[in-house]
This record gives sequence, structure tokens and C-alpha cells, in this order.
Amino acid sequence: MSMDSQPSSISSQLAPDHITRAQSDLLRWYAAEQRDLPWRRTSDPYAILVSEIMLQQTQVDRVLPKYQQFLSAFPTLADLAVAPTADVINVWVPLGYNMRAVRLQAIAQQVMAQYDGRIPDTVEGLLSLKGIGRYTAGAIACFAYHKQVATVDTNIRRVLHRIFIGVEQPETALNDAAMLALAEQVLPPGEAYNWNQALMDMGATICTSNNPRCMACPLQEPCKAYQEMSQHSLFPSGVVLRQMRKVAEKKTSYQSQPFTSTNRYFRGRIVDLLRSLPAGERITLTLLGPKIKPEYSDADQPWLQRLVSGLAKDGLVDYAEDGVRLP
DNA sequence: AATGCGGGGTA
DNA sequence: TACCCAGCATT
Repeated sequence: MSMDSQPSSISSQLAPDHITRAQSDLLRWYAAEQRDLPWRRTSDPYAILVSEIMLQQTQVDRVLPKYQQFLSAFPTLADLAVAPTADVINVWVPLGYNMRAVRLQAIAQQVMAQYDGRIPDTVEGLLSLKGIGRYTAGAIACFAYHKQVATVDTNIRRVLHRIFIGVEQPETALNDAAMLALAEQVLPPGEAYNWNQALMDMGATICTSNNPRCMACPLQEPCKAYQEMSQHSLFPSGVVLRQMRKVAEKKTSYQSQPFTSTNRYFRGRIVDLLRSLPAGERITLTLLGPKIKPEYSDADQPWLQRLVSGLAKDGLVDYAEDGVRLP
């Protein structure tokens, strides 16, 4: 067999006892140390959906209060589907990535229309909803419907790499398909829910990106990265990882403009300004400009118009002749 | 494969 | 300051 000249299947190199050891160690740790999170106390697919959209690129601590507020404002999928979009955008502050709010409501509307109000329970069905990618689809299938599916987010990617491959280096990075294959290979039968949650708890509290607490880690023995680093006396690991990141970053380093001059910054300013207006009220671009940019001049009008058009295209604002407002 | 998209917390 | 984060869609 000469088929694996490519490292296309890292999982074929994994020893079965290595896998089972990592599984039992991590599941035992999770049983004792798991975080108490509200979306782990429910299997309401709608609540899980809300939590997963909020958690995209957003830390748990920041989602916690907003999760409760959002469910109070829109207790069911049907409530969310018929709510004014402006209300949804208003509740979203300050989570950021405001398009998520619009897409979440669009998902609710699509599920009402196409799925009789029932959120799909398969990865394939979930992927048909705009705003739900492979991670979120896997998470909802697993956490709401207890399907035995693997799913890979940034935490799980990092933790699996360190346990089963070693310290992350540019050459050892797996592409998405290979990483998902690894995640499927090591998924403990019948334990997908606990395993996926455990990997994320591990990544968030012990096996962090820059400064992992390896000395407090319950997987020292089965962890390839730990063995690697201890062999070369590379602890404390945070120093090593940060150093490696610096080297990797050198290649792609570029001079970026200050955030407060970016498109993204001003989009945020505009939406935030519109949120402060009385419900339904529009504001003209001429009045809007100086409110989001102190040194605004007439020459900036085309710039502002492009900005607002972009927001309208994303469904974040309602842009008409006589001004702009939340949709 | 690269880019746009928010915002707050942290070293 | 720069980096980080339960990603996704678009190009």
C-alpha cells in the first residue's frame, strides 16, 4: 500500500490505546470539572441555536448575560421569526458581528416556512441554513439532538492537534477536512456530547492558545505536545508557544491601519447610532456623517453612501431616499 | 486561499 | 499595543 505517501490520514498513525487513554482521561476530567453553562442545562434546539450563533467568535463570558436576555425577549423560534428586525439588532449589542443577529432571525423564519418550525436535526439539514457552517451544524446536531457527530471549532482544533499530533507548527497544521477526519476518528462511541463539550472546556481553561496550563492538565501522559515539550525541557510552554507564534507571524506581518479608520469600525458606529434613534425614525446621511466622524465633510458623502449601502445589502439597515434606519 | 465582519478582555 | 475568541459567507 503506497497510498499514504501523503500525510492525508494522520489518524491511521494513531495507536488505539493512545486514543482510548486520551478519551477516558478527558471524559473523567470533564465529569468532575465541567463549567456550569446554561446551554448545557437545556436540550431545546432553539436555545442551543441561539447560544451557538452567539458563541461564534465570541467568548463564553460575554455571551452568558446576553443569552438570557435574548431568550427573555424572544422565548421561542416563532417569537423571533415575527419580531421586528430592529428589535433583534438592538438586543444583540454589544456582541458584535451584527449580521449574526439578522441571520439568526432569517434562520428562524426559514425554519418556520420550510421545516414547520422544527430545527433540522441532521448536519446536512442544518447546513442548508445560511449562517450555519460545519461547526455550528455539528454542535446543534450533537448538543440539541445528541447525534454522534464530530465537530471542530478553534478550541477543538488546537486541543486535538496537541494531544494527537504535537506542538503546533506551520508544517503540522491539518486542513479542515483532515482535522474533521481526525475528530471523527477519535470520537468516543456514545459520548459525543460530553466529548465535544470536554474538548472545548479543555481548550478554554487549560489548553489555551498562548499560555496553556500544562502543569494542571489531566492529559499529560497521552498528550503528544506535552511529551514533546517535556522531552526537550521546553516548559513553561507559554514561552515556547509565543515564540513560535512570533516566528510564524513574521512571514505574514503587514502594516495594518488603525482600527478606528477601518470600514468595520464605522459600520459599528453607524449601527450603534441608529440604535439610539427613536423606533422607526430615519436620519439623513448629511446628519449621520458628522455623528459618526467628527471631521466629516461633504467630500466624505460618497464614502458614507458606500458604507450605508453595504449595511443595507447585509440587511442591517433600511436605506431609502429620506434617510436610513434600522430595518 | 484570502478577506470582511465587532467588540471587549487581557498580557 | 497586539492578540485572542464555541465561524461563516463571499470572492
